[in-house]
Amino acid sequence: MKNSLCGKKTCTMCGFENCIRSIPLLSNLSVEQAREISEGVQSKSVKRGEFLFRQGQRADRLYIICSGKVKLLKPQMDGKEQILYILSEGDFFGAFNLLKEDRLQYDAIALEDTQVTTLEKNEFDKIILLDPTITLKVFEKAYERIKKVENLVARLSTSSLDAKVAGLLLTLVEGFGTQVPEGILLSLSINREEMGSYAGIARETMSRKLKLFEEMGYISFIGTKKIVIRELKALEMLLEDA
Amino acid sequence: MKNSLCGKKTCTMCGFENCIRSIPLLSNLSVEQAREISEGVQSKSVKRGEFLFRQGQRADRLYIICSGKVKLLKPQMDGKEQILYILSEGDFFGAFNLLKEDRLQYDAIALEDTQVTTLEKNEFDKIILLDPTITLKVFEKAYERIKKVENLVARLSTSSLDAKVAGLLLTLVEGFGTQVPEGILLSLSINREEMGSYAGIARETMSRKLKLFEEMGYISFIGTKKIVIRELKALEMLLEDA
DNA sequence: CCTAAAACGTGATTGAAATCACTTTTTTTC
DNA sequence: GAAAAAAAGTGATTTCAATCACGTTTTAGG
Repeated sequence: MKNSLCGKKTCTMCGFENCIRSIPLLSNLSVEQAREISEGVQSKSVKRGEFLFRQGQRADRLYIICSGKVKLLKPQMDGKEQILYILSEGDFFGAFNLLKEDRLQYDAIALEDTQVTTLEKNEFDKIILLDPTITLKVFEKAYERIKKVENLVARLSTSSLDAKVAGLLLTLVEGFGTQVPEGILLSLSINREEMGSYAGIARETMSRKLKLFEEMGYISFIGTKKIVIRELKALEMLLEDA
Repeated sequence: MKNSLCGKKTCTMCGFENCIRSIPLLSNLSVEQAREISEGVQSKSVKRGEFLFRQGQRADRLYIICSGKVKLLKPQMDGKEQILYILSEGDFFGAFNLLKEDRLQYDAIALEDTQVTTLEKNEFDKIILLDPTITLKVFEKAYERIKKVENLVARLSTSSLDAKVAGLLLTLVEGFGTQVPEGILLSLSINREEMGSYAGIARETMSRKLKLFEEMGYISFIGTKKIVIRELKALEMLLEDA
């Protein structure tokens, strides 16, 4: 029941400066500056499973997640998908493509009912000039992305199935995890198929390996969508040694 | 027999401003500014196979390649390596870690005899303030990196062997390729093992698939280290459809 | 130029995860 | 709350690339 970053009460179209300034990326804008760009700002709701955009579309807006989660993925030739990133509240995407005037490189699909604020390219260009801290924030996000995707490469390229699944679980902590007395609770909004797709393995293999991890006492299940990581150290070990 | 970017004749230690200003990244510096940072500048030669740095080391310098090639890789648990990037003349690395005061995330090994100019962190911090175009160049490099590594993910995650090898060849064009009448000539300074490691497959599999591509007429060999891509379109097709 | 070492090619074999096929469970929706 | 649809679990089977093993070629170095 947490509040949306874009201030639900007054904001259906996100046209008020007190609204967009509550978004971390835009928090340094003055009231004037915020008003200046307010015309290019839109708020959009998407239901679980819906596309925000598709690969190949023109990159003409910046997307900022106010609530919910979004996966960015590349469709594969064989009809499967490779998830590249899972993004949460406060994350933004589309910016890098905007700056390079490129086409969008992936599909964006909501994992939950999601609220996004979008900003038109020309307004984005404006505020980047107005507020130098935004460039910095975009740069930091770029660095974060590089680390995430390099991490993904490590996961995909290891030959050890244990390491793939352990690595996935650890990756999911950031994004789905909360500390609980028993360890770390993952409240997932992705299914086994998607977990497999993020780790580069088949759904069935994911199921089986998770079950083994449970038998080892590393994790435990609450239903299927909640996983408690009980032995974080054990999982981290699986990443280091064969 | 091309000239080094850092101006061989006058430069053994790269301490002269006419030298470092010939490096694209630093080309916008004034003579004064260049002189200011000259103390933090060093030139270094590494032979093929030698390490420039190792994963886990403190990130305290920026590396700019003047001539030669460098691979950045992550050692895997099973003793193998996963190549993340192959960088050439004009590319720089270590900068992102510098800015985030991080540890270096990979090993850097010279693929050929390589000349690098390095810049100490504190001098780098100085010039980033002096010359705003440098920030921009670093940002562009970051974007380039993201694209490269996302591309790598696509290669690793496809189930099609054809697509992996075709994708690798296309990736190698940028970096090793030159246009010739018959198509694109790749003059490789990596061996089959490394090609495999970059594509996420075994050496033997790489050999066999390249041979098949030759039989198909897509490529032809001149010795083992030179490959002519004759049917670029055919390779591109392999990436798109199963 | 010769020798040793590294890189490469290639057939045979193996193995681990993908796939298939089906049941059970969970979730959605009407 | 029942029916339908989606997701998940699980055993059996297949498949395709990894591995093994070894001969050959190329490269490096004294």
